[in-house]
Amino acid sequence: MTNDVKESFTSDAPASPPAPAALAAKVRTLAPSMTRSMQRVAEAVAGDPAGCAALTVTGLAELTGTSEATVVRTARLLGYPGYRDLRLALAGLAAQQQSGRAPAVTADIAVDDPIADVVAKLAHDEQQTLADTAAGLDTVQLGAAVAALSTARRVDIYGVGASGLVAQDLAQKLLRIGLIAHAHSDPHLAVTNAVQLRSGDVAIAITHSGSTGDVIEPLRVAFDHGATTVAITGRPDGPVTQYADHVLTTSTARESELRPAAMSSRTSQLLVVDCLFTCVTQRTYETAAPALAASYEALAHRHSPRTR
Amino acid sequence: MTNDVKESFTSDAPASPPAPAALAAKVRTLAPSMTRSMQRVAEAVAGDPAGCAALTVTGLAELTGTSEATVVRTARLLGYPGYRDLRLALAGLAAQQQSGRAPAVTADIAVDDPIADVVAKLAHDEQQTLADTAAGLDTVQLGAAVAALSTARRVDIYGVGASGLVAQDLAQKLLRIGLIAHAHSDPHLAVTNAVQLRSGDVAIAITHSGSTGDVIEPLRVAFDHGATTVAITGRPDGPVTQYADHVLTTSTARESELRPAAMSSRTSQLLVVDCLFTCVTQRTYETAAPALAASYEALAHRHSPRTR
DNA sequence: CACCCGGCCGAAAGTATCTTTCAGATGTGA
DNA sequence: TCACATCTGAAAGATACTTTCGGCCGGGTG
Repeated sequence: MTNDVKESFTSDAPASPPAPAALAAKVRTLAPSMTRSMQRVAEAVAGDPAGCAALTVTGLAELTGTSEATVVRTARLLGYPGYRDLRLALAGLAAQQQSGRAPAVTADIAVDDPIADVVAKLAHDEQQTLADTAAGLDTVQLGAAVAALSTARRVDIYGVGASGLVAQDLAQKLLRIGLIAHAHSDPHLAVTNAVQLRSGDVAIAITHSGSTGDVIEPLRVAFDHGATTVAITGRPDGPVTQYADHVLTTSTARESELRPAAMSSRTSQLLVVDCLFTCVTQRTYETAAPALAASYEALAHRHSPRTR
Repeated sequence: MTNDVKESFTSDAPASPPAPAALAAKVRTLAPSMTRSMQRVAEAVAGDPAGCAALTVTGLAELTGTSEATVVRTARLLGYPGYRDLRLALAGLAAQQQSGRAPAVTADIAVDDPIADVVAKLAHDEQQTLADTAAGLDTVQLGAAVAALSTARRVDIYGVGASGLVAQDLAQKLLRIGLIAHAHSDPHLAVTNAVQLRSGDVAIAITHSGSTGDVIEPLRVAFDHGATTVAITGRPDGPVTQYADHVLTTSTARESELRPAAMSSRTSQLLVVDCLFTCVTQRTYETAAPALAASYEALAHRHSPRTR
C-alpha cells in the first residue's frame, strides 16, 4: 500500500465511537473545522434530526443545496462510517426526543382533547389505578380469601351494575378451574340462593360504594348462615364490611365528568379478581390445571379454522 | 378486483403508521398470522432491536437462517414500507430502551410465587398491556368508529364468553349517555336483531381471537344490511375484519398457564371500550352530559345512607 | 496583472444494500 | 395419493450509498 492519502481515508476524523445522543453538541464543536457546505448539512441535521432521518443521501443533499458527496463527508466528520449510520443515529435521537416529552398526560380529560390525548390519558389513569390497587391490597386478607375459596364447596358472588360484570368475570374464571361459582345480579335471587349457603361456602360481594343495598343484603344472609364472606369494595369503612370476614380494598382514582368513577373502580376490581383467581389456581393447581386445559379444549372448535 | 395481485401489493398490511415504540407489542399481535420463517425474523427483531438495527437485510437473513425476501416481507407485515424503515424504527426503539428505564424484568408467574409477588406481577402485566394497547391503537380508526357511534340511531354489540362482559360494559356505558345500545351474547338473538339494522346504525363485534363464529355471523348480517360495522379484536387479520368497516386492534400479552390470554385481552378490550365511550361523550357532550348526570341521580337512592 | 497552487465541491461512475420476481419446496385437505 | 394453495429462497432488478475524479474558486507569488 502506497501513501497517496485520499479523502476516503477516515483516520483523520475524530476517532470517537458513533455518537449516540450528544449529536448537537458534536456539531457545534466541529462546526468551525467544517467547510461551508458541510456546515449547511450539519445545521440541518442538528436542527431536525427526525426530519433528516427520513431523507436519503440525495434528499438531504437537495435540501441543503449540496451534493451527496458532501453529505457523506459530513457524516464521516461527525464520526460515522457513512451516511447510513448517521441516519440510524438520527432515528435514535429522534425517538429519544420524542419519548422525552410526554407532559400533558396528567391533566384531566377535556371536552376538546384530541383523540390521541384521550387514549393516552385513559391508559395512564388506568395504569395509575392498577398501581394504587396493587400497593393498597392487603395480602393477608387476600390470602385468607384465597384459602377460603380453595376449599369452598360453593361460591356465590354478588354485584349489580358495573360491579355485576366483574362478578360475572370472577364466576366465569372460577368455573374454569372447577369451582362451583355463580354470579348473581338479581337481588331477590341472590338472597334466596344465599340462604342455601353454609359453613365452608364462600360469598363475595362486589360494590364500589360499599353501600349498595342490593349486594349487602345477600351477603348478610350468607354471613348469618355461616358462610365465609368476602367484600371487594372501595370503601373499607362502608356498611358492606359489617358482614364481611375478609375485606379487599379497591382503590379509587380521582374522577371527573368525562371519567366516571365506574371506570377506575372496574379496573381496580378486576385486578383484585384476577389476583383471587390466580392465587386460587396456584393453591389448587393439581385440579385447576387440567380443568383449565379442558375448558380451552372445549372452546377450540368454536373458532373457525382460520388460525394458522 | 382483477387478476394478478402480487405480494408487492402492500395494501393488505394493517394500514397503520410505522410504529415508533410499540414494536414488541405489534410483533406479538401479528405473530400468529406469520409464517414460520417470518416468526423467526420477528422474534429476532423483538428480542434484540439494537443488534438487529446494526444488521443489513442480508445480515438479518443469515442470522435468522432465512432469506432477504422473508426479512422484507416481515418488515412489510409490521407496517413498514420496507426493511430500511424497519431498521430506522429499530434504531429508535433501541435508543429509547437505552435511555429509558430498565427493561423491568417480568418473570412469569410461578406456582410457588408468594401472594405479594403474584399481585405485583399481575399489576405490572396489566399495566404493560394497557401501554401496548394505547400505543398500538389506530386513532384514525377510533375516530371513525366514534363518529359513527355519535350519530347512530341504534347500536348492537356482539361478544361471547369473556368478551361478552366487555360488550355489556360498553352497552351499559352507551346507554348512560343516551344512546340506544344493546349487547348480545346469544348468537341467535344477535342475528335476528342484526337484521333490523340499517344504514346509520352501528354494529360492534368484540372477539379476541377474531374468529369466533358466533360473533362474526351477526356482524356479517349487520354489514350486509348496510350498518357501519366495527371490530374490536386482537387479530387484525382474522376473519371478523372481513365485515368490519373499522378495526380496533387490542394488544396481546404473552400468556402462560397461570395467566390465560383472556386476562390481558379483557384489559385491552376494556381500554378500547373506555376510549370509545369517552370520545363519544366528548362529541355528543350537549346531550351526553345531562344524560350522565341523570343516571347518577337515578342511582343515588340505591345506596344506603353513608356510615361515618 | 497573469499565473500557479491547494483545497472545496459536485457529477457521475462504482458498489453495497434493498426490493421484486419467479420457480421450486412444503404442507394440507379431499 | 393427488391436487391445490401457500411458503420460501435464489437471483435479477432497482435504489441508495460511496468513491472517484476533474472543475472551480480563492489566495498567494513572480
